[in-house]
Amino acid sequence: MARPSRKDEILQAALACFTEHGVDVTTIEMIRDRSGASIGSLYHHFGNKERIIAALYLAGTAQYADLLQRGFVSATSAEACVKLLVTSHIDWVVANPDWARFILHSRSRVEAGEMGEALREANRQHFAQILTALAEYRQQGLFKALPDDCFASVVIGPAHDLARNWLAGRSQSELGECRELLAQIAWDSVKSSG
Amino acid sequence: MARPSRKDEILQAALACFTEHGVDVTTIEMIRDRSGASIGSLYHHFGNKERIIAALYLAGTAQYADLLQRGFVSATSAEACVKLLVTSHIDWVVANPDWARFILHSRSRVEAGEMGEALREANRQHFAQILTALAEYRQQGLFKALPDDCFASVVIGPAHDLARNWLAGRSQSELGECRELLAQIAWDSVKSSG
DNA sequence: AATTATTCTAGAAATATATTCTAGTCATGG
DNA sequence: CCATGACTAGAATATATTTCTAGAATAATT
Repeated sequence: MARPSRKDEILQAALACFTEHGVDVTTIEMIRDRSGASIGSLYHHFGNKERIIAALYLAGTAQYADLLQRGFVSATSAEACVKLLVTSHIDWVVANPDWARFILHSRSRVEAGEMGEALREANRQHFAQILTALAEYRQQGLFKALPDDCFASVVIGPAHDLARNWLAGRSQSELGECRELLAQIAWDSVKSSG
Repeated sequence: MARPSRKDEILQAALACFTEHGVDVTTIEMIRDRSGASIGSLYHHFGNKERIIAALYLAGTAQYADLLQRGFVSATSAEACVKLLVTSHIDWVVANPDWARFILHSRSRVEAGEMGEALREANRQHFAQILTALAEYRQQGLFKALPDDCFASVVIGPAHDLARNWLAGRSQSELGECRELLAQIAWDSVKSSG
């Protein structure tokens, strides 16, 4: 296993700082300390603080999108696809809680910054991929008639919300234990009633 | 109508700056300019930037909690209560988009800051109020058996998610037009199936 | 009304943070 | 062994936040 590059060390240190102190409170100096890099090195690799945040954000969402994409390969029914959307999300959050917390809390910041357009583009693609995977089943009338946006929010909204609460330590329930339950509810909410 | 206090002028100016430039980019100087206050005045009233943000945040959530509370008075069925949770949220967001955008994007910041405990306490109370309003119907077995956290997320999660997207300009659908639809789905998701 | 206390406003000064800049070191290919 | 480009270093600079001292306005007290 190759020793992690300085660039990765910086990203890891940044995530640790963000988790421990929050993104706002974390200073470049703290990331420098923790990573062992110098100011110069830090700015060489990333240019500014914003871009450290964006890099960490985009790497995380890319990994999640990948997980989902691989899942779709073996999901061969409308029900399986809808449930996959929920369970993949929960699985990724449970497996990467710090990273997930950071991402859930930094979307607006990245979106407002210079990498905002890159993020929106990645989102559009991700969204389109999902719609494509479901298009066939939709034509067969297996889903309720809902606007695209509503469909997406109904499926993933509860998992998002519970994940947020769980990550913030506000939740009594164990997120992982609600996996099947939320997946079932999502499916019931969007499946055609006929 | 009394002229707004300097404190309110500062809060309004802050919200305008946050909306226009984002919370991070907004500097004390910008708020000072826009409100017409001086540095000294600003720090006299709020102590630091963090507390301006927290004050704006808590005022917003308090107003929303109030709206909901008043709604509960005339909601006399399980269905009406559940739907009220969804519609109140959407109504408030549609009526106060800038404020809502700010709140949806600043929760983690406030939570991580010095007013974090105050926020968590307000949340706990809000949550408890809702559970109290629904307790009677639960005992009657009108709801599916779900952990409290899941119940809350299933009801409000989709509305949250769609509101986020709508506020970010990502949504094709008009949020207000999804009001009844989402309320109905929420009710269908948690009502006892028997 | 005069006096005192309190709240509020002001802006300069001090501190903290982010970013730029110049000068290197180190590895690699010719 | 030199040249090149990727990388590191930290001092210097630019920005932003916060503190501090002092004065103005308002309210309370005699």
